[in-house]
Amino acid sequence: MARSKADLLQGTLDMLILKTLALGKLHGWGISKRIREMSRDVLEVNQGSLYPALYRLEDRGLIEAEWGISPEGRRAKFYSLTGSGKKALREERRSWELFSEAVQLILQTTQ
Amino acid sequence: MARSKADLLQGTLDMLILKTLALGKLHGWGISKRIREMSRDVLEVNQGSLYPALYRLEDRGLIEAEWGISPEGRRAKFYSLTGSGKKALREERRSWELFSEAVQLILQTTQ
DNA sequence: TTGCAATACCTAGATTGTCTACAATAGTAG
DNA sequence: CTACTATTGTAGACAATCTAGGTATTGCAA
Repeated sequence: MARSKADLLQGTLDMLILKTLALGKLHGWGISKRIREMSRDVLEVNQGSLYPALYRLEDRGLIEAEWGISPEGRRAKFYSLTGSGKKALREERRSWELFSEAVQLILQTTQ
Repeated sequence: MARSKADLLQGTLDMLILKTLALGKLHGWGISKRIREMSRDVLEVNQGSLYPALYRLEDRGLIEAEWGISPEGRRAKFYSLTGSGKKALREERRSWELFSEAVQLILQTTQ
């Protein structure tokens, strides 16, 4: 993942994946494409981050996987949000907003 | 550092320190107090993160230190922004804004 | 029929920043 | 003389991301 060709901020990848899956069942490759598109090419997930993150989320019971066929006709593993995944997304989002507003507060301080 | 009692997002601490110093020369302890105040108690820097970050920034030539006396009359190491520190702050800020706007874009996507 | 690009999944190991949890010193207040 | 606050500092653990590789399948162009 890149922030302007630098690195992703730790902790946001999980939330972004959860959010992407909240829009619909999707496979790994598709998630990464979707994130790139939604962010207008600003955020780029790399596979070495993506797959470990997916397993992490699956282990924590936030998403679940099943094999299927992609729109391109290839075998692909489709992930979907579980109930606790939805809850986790709400929490991570709240805490992201809290955090980024706090940063914004600091950046706007003028004296 | 805490985001809602969880962890700080990697990469923002440097920017927050630089920004704090852009408001005036300050010592480590004071920087951490200032960040807490500016963020209205949302962000909490812990010392094990703060001092290594200060040395990192000093090594990179973004800040410089000199010993002095704190308002409380104790010996303290005062840091100030260098020229390249100011430049780095502008860049980090720009890239933070790019990044957080991209995240916001994704969070706001509804289909 | 060869070669290449795109789709799709996967993993080992390095890197690095943050956290936990200490330690140490110097004043100040009680 | 004790306790507390201010202040700096360090070692080691931890965890998420990145780099850099790998495999397999499909479609298409040369």
